[in-house]
Amino acid sequence: MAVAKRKSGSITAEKPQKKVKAAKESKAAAAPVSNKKTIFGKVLEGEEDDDEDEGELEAEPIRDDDEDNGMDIDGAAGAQNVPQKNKIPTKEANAQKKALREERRSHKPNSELIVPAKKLWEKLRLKELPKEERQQVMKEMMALITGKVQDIIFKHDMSRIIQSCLKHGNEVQRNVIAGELVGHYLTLSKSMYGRFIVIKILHYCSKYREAVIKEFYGKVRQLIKHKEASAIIEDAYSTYASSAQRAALIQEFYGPEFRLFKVEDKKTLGEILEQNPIKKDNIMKHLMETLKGCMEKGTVAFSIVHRGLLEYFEHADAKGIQEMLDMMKEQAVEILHTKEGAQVAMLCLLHASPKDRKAMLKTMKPFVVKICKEEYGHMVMLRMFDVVDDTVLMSKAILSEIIKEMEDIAKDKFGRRVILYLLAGRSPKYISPMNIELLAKGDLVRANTSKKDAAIRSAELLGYISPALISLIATKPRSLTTEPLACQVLLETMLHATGDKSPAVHALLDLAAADPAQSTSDAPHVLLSMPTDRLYKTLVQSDYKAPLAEPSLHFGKALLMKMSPYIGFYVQKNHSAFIILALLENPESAKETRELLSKSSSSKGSITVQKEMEKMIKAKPEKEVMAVRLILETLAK
DNA sequence: ACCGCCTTAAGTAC
DNA sequence: GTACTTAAGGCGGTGC
Repeated sequence: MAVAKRKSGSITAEKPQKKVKAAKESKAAAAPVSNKKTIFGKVLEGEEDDDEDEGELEAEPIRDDDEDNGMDIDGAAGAQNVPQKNKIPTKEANAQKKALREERRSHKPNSELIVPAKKLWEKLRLKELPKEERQQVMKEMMALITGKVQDIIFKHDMSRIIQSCLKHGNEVQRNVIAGELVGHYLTLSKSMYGRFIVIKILHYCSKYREAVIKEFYGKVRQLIKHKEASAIIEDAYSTYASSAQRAALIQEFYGPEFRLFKVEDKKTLGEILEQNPIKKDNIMKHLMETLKGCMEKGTVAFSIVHRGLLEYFEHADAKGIQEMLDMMKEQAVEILHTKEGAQVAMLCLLHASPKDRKAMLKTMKPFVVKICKEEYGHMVMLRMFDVVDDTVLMSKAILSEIIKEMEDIAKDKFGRRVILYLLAGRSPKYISPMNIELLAKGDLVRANTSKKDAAIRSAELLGYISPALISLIATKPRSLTTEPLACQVLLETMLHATGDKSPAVHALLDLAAADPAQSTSDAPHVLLSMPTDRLYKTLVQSDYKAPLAEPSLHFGKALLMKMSPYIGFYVQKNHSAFIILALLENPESAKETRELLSKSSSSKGSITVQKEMEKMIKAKPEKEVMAVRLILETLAK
């Protein structure tokens, strides 16, 4: 499992950004799977699960050719996992083999340590071991291994014993082990079995974290390309390093002179370049080479590489950017799971030629829906909408995918922003100021790399997506109105979508026409529940004031007709008063609304709706009847 | 433009 | 390490 998690070449690979500390959530969770944060429904955390010794076992490739690793005391697990050799096992052969094994073992150094340690380990790794007993086992184990830790860690079986000690030992015992390994962390990280120990020490021994990371200094470029060690560098960088340590690690991408002499207070490449403008060419060259190596070694999914890439793009000249672009355009889809990676992908789209953009779109097509729903990935979609001139291509490659899952995306925290962007552009209502700025920064470059007028481009995209949005509202209005977030998409569609919106209007009016007395908490009436009555009010207002719907929906008059049978109910319950107010202000419905309010409020009583309101305004606290007061003031005019 | 809630990061105590 | 506290930032809600 752990080995598989690093598979590259797929967007579904786990996101390498700072690991979410999800441990707390997991504790009480009933479902055993739930202790791993997932994205796209896939496990993100991989081997971080400390509760599973088995995870470690499977994490390591089983070597069936090495007798040292014969799991003879490992019981069933080992026997199952080690494929039998082709030889037909006979009693004699087995006995012979066993003797040979014992013979060899007794010649090994530390054999007198290994055998009892394995016995103890059998106990230690049990999940349910009484606390006192576990402490006792640890004590005996520590007596065995203290002073010898660095001699035995490179052995497959012993490394697992040490891992267990780190997991089950107390703070002092853990630090003893970590302390003995000081000076060996570099070699350990490159070792097939030792690297798991480094991960455990980073995790459990906060006192030694700095020491471990410092041993990587000077070797980052080498380690990031190493089959075993790259994952550790990434883990150290993204999960355990402080921001200063992260800067120190990334500085090694800049060139040899930064390997040992860290720039302490200058943290970003920008600051370093400002200090040493002369070195820029050299630094950029080294950065480029390092990144190139990472890409060739398939470590693009690592967040440390994303930062390097972003810094490169931010400071490279046009030629340098092109060079990088050629190298990674098809891998952009791999990196957009992290904040920095998404920014890199955005920059790639921005600087790419139409042909390159087409290639990038093609790689992203299978993952469009997933990308839309990602915290950072969705911004890449927005950038794509900004810069790709060929809107027919966009429709075929991207929008068609969105349309297929429109409902799902419209309800999604991040996905809805993608749709809202097509409808409402860079509205600060839906996009944070920071992200608006990020997009705006690229517009200067876009002037050179994109030909089409921005307004025309967005109109074309909107034209393509509008029918699907309208039909979604027409066919599933309930599904959207029950989700507050989806209401935003609903509103912006009604305001900005192009084409015939009447099917959607009718669907919304039908919902409003229901008897409000039948409203239940399960299926609340649209005019009685919070986000939706606001939506209807805004739609009534869209007939006569900003934000205007174009062309007009003539919503007010139609809504009034649906509401009028229940007007007494709405007023008595002090509901939907703001809608009534809007109807009264709306020139298309003002007259009819006035008439309605002067009629009797219910079949039995002779009192008019207006009188009812006057009574209410005296009886209730001012805050609750603000809208009613405004209605009365408007009527008095 | 403002406010309150929530999540996350960082720091501290046990 | 876990639990707890605090600080900061983002985001949704806010109906004259």
